Amino acid sequence: MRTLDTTDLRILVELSRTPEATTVALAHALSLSRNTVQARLARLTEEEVFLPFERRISLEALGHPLTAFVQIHVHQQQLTRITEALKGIPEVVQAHGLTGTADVLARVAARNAEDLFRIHSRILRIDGVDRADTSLAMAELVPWRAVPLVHSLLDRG
Amino acid sequence: MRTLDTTDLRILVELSRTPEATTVALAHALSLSRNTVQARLARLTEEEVFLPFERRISLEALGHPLTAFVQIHVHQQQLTRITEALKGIPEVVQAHGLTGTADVLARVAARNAEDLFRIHSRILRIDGVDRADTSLAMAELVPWRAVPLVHSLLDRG
DNA sequence: GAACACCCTGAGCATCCTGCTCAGTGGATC
DNA sequence: GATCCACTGAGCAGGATGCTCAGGGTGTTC
Repeated sequence: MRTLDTTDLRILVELSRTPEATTVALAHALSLSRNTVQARLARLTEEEVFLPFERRISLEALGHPLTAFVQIHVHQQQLTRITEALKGIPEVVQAHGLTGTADVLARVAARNAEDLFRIHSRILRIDGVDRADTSLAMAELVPWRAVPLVHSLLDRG
Repeated sequence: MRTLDTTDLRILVELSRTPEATTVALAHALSLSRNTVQARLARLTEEEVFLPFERRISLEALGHPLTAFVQIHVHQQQLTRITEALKGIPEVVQAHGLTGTADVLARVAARNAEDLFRIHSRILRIDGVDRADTSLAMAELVPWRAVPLVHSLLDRG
């Protein structure tokens, strides 16, 4: 995978500032020609630097304001099947396989406390799941961000 | 906050399928008039149903392919200051205040193992942090998704 | 029933953006 | 010098955008 250069990073920052910006606006903001920006955007898209649009959908707007993290202990031999079962639960928004004490960390979106309990139970009932510990997110202390990382890259080189 | 109706949800699904779709294309795909789609998109934007573009930047493309979850135990009275300190670390991509055993769950993006160790140490050095347990994400078993949730809402009503 | 609010539709129009091509320039590499 | 690569400026046809307007459906309220 190619390492993004300064121009790429500046495009990402500018896009984060004004996501709806047109190619012309971007070119103007970065003092580049429209041609260049167009080529860069095409390449960034080609290289899948942009994640799916899905990530921009607000779960809160979907009526699921609660976020919870479920630490799941499983029989590791059955991980593949368990993963499929997790995918069958629409409220499971993301799941990672982890090192350490827990095997799987699932991120869950729920309507309310009862809803969360229902989802928790559903995860527990998956065959091969030993235990599941749910932690409710009370606050998003640091909202998702990537721009600071981009800036730290810009500062270095 | 308004509850999204069927048309809104269908727009979200279609946008997830083809994020680069123009208003005209969307209108055609959903058998709606361009006027309607334009009004809906404006309203969805106004209501902040769309999260910041930042969420679509691939951390892997930024040269940080490693994801880790750091469970942080803190002196709760100093949570505000600790939050600010976390914000000062660009590799901390997101952080939540949790119920349960740990106080804070931070999501970290790292270049490699040594980089992760460095970030872990930096978190540990924050004043008021008791301990920090890092779990490395070995696999994204369920990649981030919202569409299944949207579909479950569409199926209900 | 009448008035009202709300949403969708189709049309129109000026302006702007897009995707594409081409020729020219400058830097870096060998 | 020759080659490669990226950026630039220009041009052009086609299409999209933002906006407005009039009209029609539907549901609500009094």
